Amino acid sequence: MNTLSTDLRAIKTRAAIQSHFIDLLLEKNFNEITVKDIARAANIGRGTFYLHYTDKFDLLGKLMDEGLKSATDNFQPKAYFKEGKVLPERLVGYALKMFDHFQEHERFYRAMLFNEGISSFRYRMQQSYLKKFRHEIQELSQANRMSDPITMEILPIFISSGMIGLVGWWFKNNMRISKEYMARKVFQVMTKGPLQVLGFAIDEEGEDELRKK
Amino acid sequence: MNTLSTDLRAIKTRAAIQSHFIDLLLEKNFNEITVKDIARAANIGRGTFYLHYTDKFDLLGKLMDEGLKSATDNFQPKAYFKEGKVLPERLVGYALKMFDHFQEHERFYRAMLFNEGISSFRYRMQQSYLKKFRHEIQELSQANRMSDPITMEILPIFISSGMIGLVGWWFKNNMRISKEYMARKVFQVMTKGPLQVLGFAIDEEGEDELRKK
DNA sequence: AAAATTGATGAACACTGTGTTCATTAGTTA
DNA sequence: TAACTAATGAACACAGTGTTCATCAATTTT
Repeated sequence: MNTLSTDLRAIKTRAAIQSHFIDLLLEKNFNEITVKDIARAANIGRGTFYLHYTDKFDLLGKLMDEGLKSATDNFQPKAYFKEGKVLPERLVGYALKMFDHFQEHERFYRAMLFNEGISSFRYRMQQSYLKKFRHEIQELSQANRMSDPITMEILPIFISSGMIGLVGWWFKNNMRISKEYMARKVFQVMTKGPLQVLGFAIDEEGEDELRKK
Repeated sequence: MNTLSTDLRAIKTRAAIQSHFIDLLLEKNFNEITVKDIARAANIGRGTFYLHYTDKFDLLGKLMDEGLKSATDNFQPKAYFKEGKVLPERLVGYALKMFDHFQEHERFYRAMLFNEGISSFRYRMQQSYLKKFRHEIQELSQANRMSDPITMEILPIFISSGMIGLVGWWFKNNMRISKEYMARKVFQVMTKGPLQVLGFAIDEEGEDELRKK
């Protein structure tokens, strides 16, 4: 396993390995994929694989890292708030950009999100987004009256987890729903909460009683 | 692999395998756990393992199924709404019951949620909760004016994903936050949305403009 | 363009874990 | 007590792993 060789041959080999590995992930369980399979698919000798990666877990891990890095780099935090107020159009635009990204890297996300044998991608993806959102929210709320620290911890978790669930569903439905619709729903959930979006009203008396405790 | 033998010896063996397997999961990566390891930990012969499970994936899968079934069976849908209105105290109670369950089965959830090598537990857990929530919400909204079908699909996804993210965080923090606090936050997010809970206001002009499009 | 460097090849190797078989032992049920 | 059946442990063939090495071939460098 070499440390990033820039030799043309090495670059081509790594590209072939990665691309065919994703193909394999799309068609069968990661557990059932052998280094032999990968080498055969990429048209290289099995030994050559070990010149670049220590094992298939190493390959998978590096793919994940690259993919997640490219994702978070891509979403530059536009100012979607102003004087403590969320700007709906900006927030929708931000969500839209995320869906653009997912669509562009469809093969990667399908492989990573749906392969039965893949460990921890959803978790790593969530951690990656969580970090991003937490950072943004902290910056945004600096100028304003803030919520308690635990709330500041918890809410970004809800947002990042929810987004990943949503994207998974969107792919499962072959992206039939427009990105615009999805982005707008994300906005609604963020600002009103799932139950109100679903059309439920909240009993005010009950809420008052809760507050007393 | 037998079909549920009720022989005392068989029951004891299965219990030993399952319990020690969870121990192993708590201390090392699933990928690195061999059948030999499991057999040694459970004090049985390696061949005996194969009398009960076809391989370690089979064991893992069965553990997951049992655990997830016991979870959803546990949350009996109390009527946390009335005439289209959500009853806060009831909803908080429902969330509280979920946290009770997670605490009770801490070892199981820690093993399943945090083992690096475990594939798809989070996904299966989400699917399991999704099914449950979708069903409940559909029943609840039968009598009332409903949202469009896509919204009915999407929102439960947000809820189930968010809950799982939250529980993971709660465990990571060694359950330092009280279940009561967690349940109340869940209620707030459900009814107000993450951004309002965080203290952000929504710009109304921008919202109006969005609606026009 | 020639020389030096480095990647790729394929065969060979020891090793680890897998899943199965089978005769024997020992615990459980009727 | 007798009949049953789970557990044992050793043996087996097999598949995949990760490494080595001499040789060939592509690429940089001079």
